[in-house]
Amino acid sequence: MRYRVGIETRARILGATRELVSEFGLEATTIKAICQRAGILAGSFYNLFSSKEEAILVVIREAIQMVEPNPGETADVEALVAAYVRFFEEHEHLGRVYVMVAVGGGVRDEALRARLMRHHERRVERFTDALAAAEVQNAEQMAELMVAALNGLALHRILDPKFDFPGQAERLLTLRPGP
Amino acid sequence: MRYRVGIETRARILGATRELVSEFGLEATTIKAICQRAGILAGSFYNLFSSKEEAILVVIREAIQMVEPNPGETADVEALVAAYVRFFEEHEHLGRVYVMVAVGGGVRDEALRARLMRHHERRVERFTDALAAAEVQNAEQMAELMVAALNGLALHRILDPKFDFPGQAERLLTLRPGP
DNA sequence: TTCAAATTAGAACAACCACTCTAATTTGAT
DNA sequence: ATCAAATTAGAGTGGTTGTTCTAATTTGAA
Repeated sequence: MRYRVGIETRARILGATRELVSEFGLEATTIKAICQRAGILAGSFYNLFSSKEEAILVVIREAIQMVEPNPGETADVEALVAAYVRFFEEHEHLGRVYVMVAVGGGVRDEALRARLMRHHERRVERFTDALAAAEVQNAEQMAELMVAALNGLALHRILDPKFDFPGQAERLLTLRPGP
Repeated sequence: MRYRVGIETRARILGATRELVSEFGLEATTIKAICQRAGILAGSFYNLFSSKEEAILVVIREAIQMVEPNPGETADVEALVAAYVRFFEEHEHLGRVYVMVAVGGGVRDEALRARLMRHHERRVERFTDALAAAEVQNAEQMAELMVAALNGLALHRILDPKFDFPGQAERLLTLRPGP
C-alpha cells in the first residue's frame, strides 16, 4: 500500500465495511458484500488486508476511539454527555457499530472483550473525575450508573430513530439522589 | 410431535439453541452445533422444526415474554425494576439472548423489529402507569428514561459479571428530578 | 523511458452452511 | 400382537463462505 490507488482502495474497503457492519451486523458482513460495495474483487481485498477480521477490527477501533474524544483533557459532565450524544447524531454508522460490538461481538473475541472493558473503565474514570469535581457524593458509583444509563439511551436510539436521545440525556443530567 | 420421545427431543433442541445463542450469538448458532449439543443428527432436527430460524425465534420469544411477567397486573415501580433484575439474575441465558436481540438481531428482521418495538412500548406504558400512580411528574418521559437506563444496566451486566446490577438498579430508583 | 514494485482481476479451492431424502427403527393406541 | 404414524440416522445436495494463486496491468521514482 504505497501507491495512490492502493490508499484509495483501502479507504473504499473500510467505508463499505463500516456501512455493512452498521446495516447488517458483524456476521452478515461478507467479503463478497464488502467487495461489491467497494467496487473491487476478492483478490484486491486480500492484497490490502490479510483477512476479513482485520478490516472489521479497524472499523471497530474507529468506533471505540470516537467515543473517547480528547483523552486526558478535563471536562465537566455536561460536556462529556454532550460529546457522546453528538457522536451518535453525527456518526450514524459508527454509532451502530459501537452499540453492536458492545453487546454481540464483544462476548466472543476475548481480545476485543478486554479492549472494551478497558475502554469502559476509562470512560467511568472520566465521569468519576467530572462528578467529583462537581462535588457529587458517591461520584464513582454515580459515574458507573450514568455511563451504563447513557449506553441504554444510545441503544434505544439505535432501535427507534424517533427516540429523543438528546432530550433524555439532558433529563438524565438533572436527576439527583433523593432521600 | 405426538410421541414422548419427540417432545423430549424438541426440549433438548430448544435448550441447546438457548445456550448457543447466549454463548456465541445468533449467527454462530449453526444446525450442526445445535444437533451436537442436543445429541441428535440433522435429519431429526428437521423432523421437528421446519428451519433453523424457527427454533431461534422460539427462544427469542421466550426471552421477550420473560421480561413481561404477569401482564395486565398493576405493580409499583420498585416491583417492576425488581422483576427485571431478577430475570437477569435467574435466567442468565435468556437474559443474554434478550439483550443481544435488542441490538443486533432486531435490526435485520423487520417482523422481529416490530415485535420488539411493541414489547418496548408496553413496557414503557407499564412504567408510566406505575410512576403516575406514585404522582411522579412527567411520568411518561421518566418511564421512557427509566426503561432505557435499565436496559443499559442490563447490557453492562452482560459484559461485566462483577457489575452490581441489583445495587445500581436500586440507586436508579432513588434518583429524583432536580432543579 | 525504464522497470521493479504495487495493484488488479478472476478463476480455483477446501470447508462449511442450511436443508432434503430415504430407509430403518421406535412408539403407543387399538 | 398389530400396524400406521412418529421418530431417527446418515448420506447427499447445492450454494456460500473466507482465502489463495497466477497472470496481467498500472504506478511512479529513477
